[in-house]
Amino acid sequence: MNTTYKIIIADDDKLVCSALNIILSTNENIEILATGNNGHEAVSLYQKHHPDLILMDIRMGEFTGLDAAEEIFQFDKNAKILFLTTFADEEYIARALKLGAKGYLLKQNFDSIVPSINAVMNGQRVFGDEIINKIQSVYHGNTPDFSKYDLSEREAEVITKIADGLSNKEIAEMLFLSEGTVRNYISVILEKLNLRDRTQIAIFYYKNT
Amino acid sequence: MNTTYKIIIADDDKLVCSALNIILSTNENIEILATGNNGHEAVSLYQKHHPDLILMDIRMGEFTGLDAAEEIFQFDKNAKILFLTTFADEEYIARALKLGAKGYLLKQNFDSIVPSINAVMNGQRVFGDEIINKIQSVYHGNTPDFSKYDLSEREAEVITKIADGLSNKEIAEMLFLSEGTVRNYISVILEKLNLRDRTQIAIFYYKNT
DNA sequence: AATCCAAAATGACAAATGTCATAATTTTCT
DNA sequence: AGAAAATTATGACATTTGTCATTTTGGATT
Repeated sequence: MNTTYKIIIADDDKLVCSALNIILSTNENIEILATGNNGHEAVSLYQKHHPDLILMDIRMGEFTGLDAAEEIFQFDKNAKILFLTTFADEEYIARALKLGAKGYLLKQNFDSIVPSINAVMNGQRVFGDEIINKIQSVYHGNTPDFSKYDLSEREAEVITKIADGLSNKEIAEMLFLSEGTVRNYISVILEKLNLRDRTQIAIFYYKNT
Repeated sequence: MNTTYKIIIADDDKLVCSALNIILSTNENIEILATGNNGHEAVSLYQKHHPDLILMDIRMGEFTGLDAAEEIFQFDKNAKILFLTTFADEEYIARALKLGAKGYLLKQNFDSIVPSINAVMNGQRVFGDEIINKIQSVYHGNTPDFSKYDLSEREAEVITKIADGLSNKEIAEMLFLSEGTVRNYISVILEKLNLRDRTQIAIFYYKNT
């Protein structure tokens, strides 16, 4: 229950480093093993100490936190890496997620750092609102909004079926239409969406969904 | 620093309810105001108590946790809602994210619940690995992992082109192959992936990317 | 009932797609 | 070197897909 988490801090701003040091040290279940000021230091400190978690700035000169993360994951694919950043940069998020980062926090809110560390140490991943909102915009639900394309109910249905990978014959059977009618619908859909063939319809569907 | 978080629990499994009750009650900075066993109760309890956070099962009969969340957000758009679930269901995640849920936890790991609550109360959003992995695949899906399908380099390229909506002729031009060769590749791909036509290949691509 | 309208159907056609057998060429492995 | 595997190519063929002009049908409207 009362485990102490051993962590490393890496940030090129020494002020931030010491601030973090102070804040986190007051917490009895966190022990700071070391602090580094650039990506290379982060990697070597990680190798030396094998901390439970590393709290790392994304922007640190040439060799960024992401580069460091990549190296760290190479010898410890279960590393727990939490990124700190001053603003939510879309490219960074994508890469951080792909690398397997455990979270992405904004430095602004120092209060959230300790709880986030605890959550991560308990197997969760932690992200701020801004990040989730960005993800959300890409990861739409399954109710695509095709309203702007002025599609009829039927046409929308046909699009769905195409996106399910069905042939015209199958679509016809499912919707109780003749195959010819389905073909006609598809012609209209292609016209309206300015596409060329059913495959592009499917692609359109998945890109807008 | 030592604020008490007032929370409500909603789960149709009473066993889970009492288990959560016990676990969370041992934690001094969490106070459980009430527990409900279905979506409707969740909504009315929320209205009555205005908790700091509500911990809610997704699956609860007819009126699901998601439906409840929707209603709660209607009168408190800053509600902090944490979903509990026994498995990661893709549809649910999408909708939960869209609604503005603060997190999505698997019941399996009880240990992670308290830290997650704390993180959420400090402005973060919390998700388990499984969820992030799913989001990840949709978010900027760059490097699809088709390794398990034993596809050649060329075949993978052709798949990419199909997923870009190109015709066989166009693919042939881009890859400096004859159209017939492209057709052959597609035949092989269809065989290997156990699919029927190019549209299904595109769909496959987007679902696995 | 007469009219109108949208949804559904037909048929004829061209083009694209996928299958298959076969083969030449190159690369890789032993 | 020789065998095996991967790469590319052809052509013949059946099927599917998409286009288009023209009905048919079934409900609303008046």
